[in-house]
This record gives sequence, C-alpha cells and structure tokens, in this order.
Amino acid sequence: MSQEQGITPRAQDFSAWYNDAVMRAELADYSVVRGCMVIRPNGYAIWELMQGALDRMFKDTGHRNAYFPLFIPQSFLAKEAEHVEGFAPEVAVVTHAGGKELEEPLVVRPTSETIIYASFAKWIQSYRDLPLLINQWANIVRWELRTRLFLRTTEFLWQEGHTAHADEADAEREARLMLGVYRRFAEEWMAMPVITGAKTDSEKFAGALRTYAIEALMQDNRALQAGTTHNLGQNFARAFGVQYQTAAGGLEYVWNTSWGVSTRLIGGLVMTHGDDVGIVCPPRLAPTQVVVVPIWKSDTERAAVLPAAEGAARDLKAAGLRVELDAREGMKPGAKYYEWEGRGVPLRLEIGPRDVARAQVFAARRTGGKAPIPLAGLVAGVQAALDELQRSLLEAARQRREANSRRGVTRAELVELMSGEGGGGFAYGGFCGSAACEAAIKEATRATVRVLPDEEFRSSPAPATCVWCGAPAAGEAVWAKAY
RNA sequence: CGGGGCGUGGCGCAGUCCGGUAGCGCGCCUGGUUUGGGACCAGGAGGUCGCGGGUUCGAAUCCCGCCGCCCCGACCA
Repeated sequence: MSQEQGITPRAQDFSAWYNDAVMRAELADYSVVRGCMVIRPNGYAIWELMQGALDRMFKDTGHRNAYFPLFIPQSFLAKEAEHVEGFAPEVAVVTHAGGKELEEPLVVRPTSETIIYASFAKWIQSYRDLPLLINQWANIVRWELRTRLFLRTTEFLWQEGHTAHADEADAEREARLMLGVYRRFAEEWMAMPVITGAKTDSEKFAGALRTYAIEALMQDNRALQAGTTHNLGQNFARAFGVQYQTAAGGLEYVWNTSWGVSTRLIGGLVMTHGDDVGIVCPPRLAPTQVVVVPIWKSDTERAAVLPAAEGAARDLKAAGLRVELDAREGMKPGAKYYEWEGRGVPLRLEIGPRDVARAQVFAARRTGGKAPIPLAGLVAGVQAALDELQRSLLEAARQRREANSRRGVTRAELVELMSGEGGGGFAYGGFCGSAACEAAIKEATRATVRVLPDEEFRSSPAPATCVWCGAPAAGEAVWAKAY
C-alpha cells in the first residue's frame, strides 16, 4: 500500500493547495526564467477550449481577428499620459538588437492600445468605417514583482479586443456588451458565477474613461478579477489622431473600447471548483470529459471487457464527446482513478465483467457518487450526467459565493469580515465615492472596492450611508480582498 | 526591496549540530505474477550534495561570498 504524496488540503494552506493542484493536474510548470511559466498540454488544452468558445462569441458579435506586433516603439507608450504612467514600472524594454543599440528602444507590449490605435488612425477615414471591431489573441509581458502560476506571471496569454466607434453611446454599448459576453462565458462555460459592475477611478485601466469587470469569489474568499472591459473615451484617439469624417462633413475623434481575458481564467477555474483531490473541470471546458476504465482479472475477462470498453469509448466519441480509454496494462484500476481525478476529468466510466454481463457501465462523478448507466442508453446517459455536472458546479459555486457575501455591512462588520487569514468574501455596503474613504478602507482592511455593482447585483433597499464615513452614499460598492 | 522557509538522483526527503567520501520512499527500466479504489517479487539505471572561494590529510557537513526557488508584504490582469 503505497501512497503517492497527496496534495496539501485547502484548509491547511490554500496557496500550497493551489500550487499542488496545478502541478498534480500537470497544467503548468515553472520555467527557468523567473516569473514565467510553462503551460503544459493539459493546461493548454483548457486554454484552447476557452479560446474556441470565446472566439465564437466574439465573431458572433461582429468582431474579426487580427495580429499586431509584439514590439512597440517606446515613444508610442508615452503618447497617452495616464497610460504610460500606469504601465511604465512593469514594461520590459529592448535596447539592443542585431548586435547594436537601437535608435529607439522597443517595449515588449504590456497591452496593445498604442500600437493598434496607430493603425486605426490609418484605416479610419469616415463614419462609414465605423464601428471597427478587432480582436487579437496574443502574449503580453508585464514585469511583476511577485508571480503565481496562471494568476500573475511575467508573460501571459490573452485576447484583447479593440474597437472604434462614432460616438460615446456606441462605445459604451460595446463595453457593456463585451462585459456581458465575459459574464456568459464565465457562467455557462466555466461554471464560475460572477458579479459585474464598474471599477472606481483608482482601480480603472490606465487611460480609460470607465472600466467594467467581472469578479468571481474564490474558495479562499478572495476575489478574482476575471475579465475587464474599458470605455477608453477619446483619450487614445486624441493621442494617436484617430479621426473620422462625419456625415455632415465635420471631423471627429473616434471613441475606443478595449477588453480582455487571459490565461488567468484557468487559475479561476482551479480555485472555483477544485477540491482536496485536485482540480475539477467543468464538462464544457474539460479536455477529457469522460475516461473509460476497463477492469479485468484474467485473460478471459479481458477478452470480454476490453471490446466493450472500446465500443463504449467509440460510441461516445462518435457523439462528439472528448473521451479517453485507459486500457493500460499492469496498472490497477484504483491507480488510474487517482490519476484521472487529479486531472479533473468530470466523469469516469468503469466497466468490468459484471457490468458487461449486465450490459451497463458504472459512472463515477468527479464530485462524488457512482451509478450504473445501461449500455443501451449510454450516450444519452453520459450526456445527461455531464449536463448535470455542469449545472451543479455552477450552482455549488453560486451557493458558496452567496454564503460568503454580506449585504449592508457596517464599518465594524467590514473590518471584522476582512480580518484574519480566512477573512474575506464579498462585502456589500454604501459608499460615498470619495478616494479618501476608499484608501482608508484599503489601509484598514486590505480589502478594495471590486466593483460598483450593476443593478442586478445591488441590494434592496439601497444602502443610505457610506460604510466608512457615514456621509450619504453615492451608491453601493462591493469590497473584497483581491488576487 | 523587507520578513520567513528552502536548495542533496525525475519528485519528496534524511544525513549537516558532532567532518571520514551519500542513503530512504515514490517514480523510471527489465522479467514474472497481478488488476472492481493508489499491486507484489526479483534484478537494474540514475547524484559535479545550488555556485565560487577558504579551512583540513579528508567537506553535503565547518567558515566567507554569491545565486536561485517558494511563502508573506509593498506593485498589479
């Protein structure tokens, strides 16, 4: 009886658990380059599924993919004052290439607004060219002080949408539309419930008019900003001279938006559904949705079981499911179970001599519970089980989030809620809107305003006074300790 | 950059206090027996003990310097 080293229980050390879960699932590995990670095939497969779903959603909303350079002239970054200030500390700069010093240093993109809007300025002439709806899948470099696999690494993969519009209303509509796309993706694909809303000035994107975000609550009660959209106003249009002629013949600056989600989502997926065994993949994003494990004792049994298992796997694949048949010899079924559980495979089908005799398979859910499925209705039965898993993961995550959300908090409650190691969760309360109160709360509790929640998430009745200073509230805010 | 841990076969560790030339578990390879929740037996392969100096007859172990990684804070998707 040999136990492989288990992973750290969540309750003991959540950070250690996260690292263990990621490593056990072989999603990623540390690189020789500080702060950078290697995304392993298991992790990259999840990213590809995410990309596929998001890309379809972007195309369905009228966007087209393009690709812009990794290198940006340093002077471009400086054209928008807030933007350069926001990103300067974390920008990597190339000063030498081709064996000599460059005339102008190139920055490795921390985001691509500047280089993209330089192109937009060339492409946009008239109101007939608008809206211009572009997305790019790319890598990004931000020199972070402290990194965590998927959650914050020096280089990461993302998509960044960039659009240009004729007026503010259309840009605003776009920023809200894509926020909705992100929300739908998080909930329907990742089974990760989110709240949506606007960022405060201190949390908004460097150079944006307004920033919106989806925020999810992880199992350690810290919030994860899982996607952002920005209404950039005319800030970049002015900096890069992106103008168009109106129908009336006038010359106007365009209104831009940008929006992005990154491989950070994989970290969110891990921390939303994982348990003390490892990661749990929601079926729609599971690289392997079903693993079939044949069980036999003798060659006779093997001869009966293996073809049945192969047949089951074939039928499921034919139905469009992502299936693996694990017929490895010399490995006990239990060992296979542990391996696939660590990878988060949502459904395992066990098929042994007894099952063959009864024309059934035994289906074990990653979240617990075993039940037989008759071979006659295998595809439908498996599909139903996967659908149910997808639903129940979202529901469980939603219940956990609600159980860890407090509405109408007082100043004392906010402090209490955020204190200690396990402290956190979403705290809803009145907010006067002042930067002073926001900073004071951060100082006192280490919690920040995650969003000024959208209507759907607001409390009723609305809080009347600011949690901190007691002045009349300008609105409601959601505080949490953030990743 | 501050605080705390840690660098020894692929992974996890012991050995370091008290110097004597490297060991355990897992994994890996070969053969056999096994297989309804992490199999067993036998035989193997694999290590400049993070790096550089120093002390010593002799250093994983003692001394000096450096590097790297992880965790916690300041910055951030």
